[in-house]
Amino acid sequence: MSGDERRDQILHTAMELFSRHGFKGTTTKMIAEASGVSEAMVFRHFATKDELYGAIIHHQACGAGEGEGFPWEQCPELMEAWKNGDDFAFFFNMARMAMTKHREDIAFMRLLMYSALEEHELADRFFREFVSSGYDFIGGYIERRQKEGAFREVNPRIVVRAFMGMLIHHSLNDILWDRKRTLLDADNEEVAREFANILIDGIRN
Amino acid sequence: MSGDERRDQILHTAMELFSRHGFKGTTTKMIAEASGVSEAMVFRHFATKDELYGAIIHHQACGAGEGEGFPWEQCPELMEAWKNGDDFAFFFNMARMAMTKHREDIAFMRLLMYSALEEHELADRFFREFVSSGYDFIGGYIERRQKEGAFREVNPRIVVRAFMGMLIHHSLNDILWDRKRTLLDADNEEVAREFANILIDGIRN
DNA sequence: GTCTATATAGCGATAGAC
DNA sequence: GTCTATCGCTATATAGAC
Repeated sequence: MSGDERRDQILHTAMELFSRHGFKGTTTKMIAEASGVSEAMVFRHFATKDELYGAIIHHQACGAGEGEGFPWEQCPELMEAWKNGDDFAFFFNMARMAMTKHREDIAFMRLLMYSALEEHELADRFFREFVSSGYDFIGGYIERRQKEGAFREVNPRIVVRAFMGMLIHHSLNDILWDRKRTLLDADNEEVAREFANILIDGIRN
Repeated sequence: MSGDERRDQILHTAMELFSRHGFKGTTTKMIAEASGVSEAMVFRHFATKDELYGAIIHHQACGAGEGEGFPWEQCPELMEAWKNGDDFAFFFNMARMAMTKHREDIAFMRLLMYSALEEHELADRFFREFVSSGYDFIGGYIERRQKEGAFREVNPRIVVRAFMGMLIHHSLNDILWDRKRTLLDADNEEVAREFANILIDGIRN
């Protein structure tokens, strides 16, 4: 296997392990074994364990896989709804997209949670850059609709926090707290629909 | 210092450290130093590091400090609102109480997040017992008000998830992701009020 | 590019004196 | 109840052969 391939493989394997056991909880021996190489090989590609961790977060946060732009910009229904001021379509598709994305990226979400707790600088950066853009996008839509008289007067940022809260909390329940779905066992489609309904009726004029 | 006092002191010190660095990230040496005793003393009071961790979660989850019952049962305004079917007072006080509680227990919340990621059994238990009761309490109220015709037909559990999401996500932002409050810098009183408003209008008949 | 073998440090936990 | 000293182990990281 070539150097770059091996590097990628180790990176991917390590991400899976870091997301399961955290930084301290993952040993270089585990990474080596799961990658099917010796520890020496791991340290050949990444000088230190810290460098490996940083490379993973950088790789995920700074745009591998995704292509370009934010996920919501790549969802045609969503952008269409945004243009037309179709409130239900906007919030519903936003919710559905978030849930789908979260479910696909469980490992990365776990890793981000760990990073946040460990106060890793790059995790901070991810939240600032990515989440902040989400706030701007949704917040901007709400502000516009307020000016158009569709929504009542209320701090748009609080509304965004409420909506993001529903989405992220719901995903965290799936991933962390309620994996068996004892608290709530409902179709994501239905949940997304109701979240959208609650938010829209909650701020409608 | 007496045995029990020392035990309590170590317990408290360890909780602070576990909440900062996670289980693996906290060494018995750190705990001993921060407690002002030798490592041997730590192991005199707690046979293993695991036992210490378990004791902390048990201590917090199973009702030390709090007195008896769930926090919401000890908030008179809240129980009053529950009785009278005063929707705003109910959800507003619930939100305010949760935010206050979370802000007082940052260390414990961090520890719970770590436990959830590390899939510690006692963390699981906390979420099941405590959070589950919260779902029942809020969900029961919503169901009752639906029967009374105040709220529209919608799965109460989804509504609870939406509301809990707002509250917990907001607190997690304060604790983990947005400590500088760059995304949203608003008074908790105002946030609680708006969360309550959004939810009530969102499910009103 | 890959390995075995090893250096070095720090971990959880114990023994035994006071 | 508290300490110092230490054990056995495992962690990260390196050296050097192939």
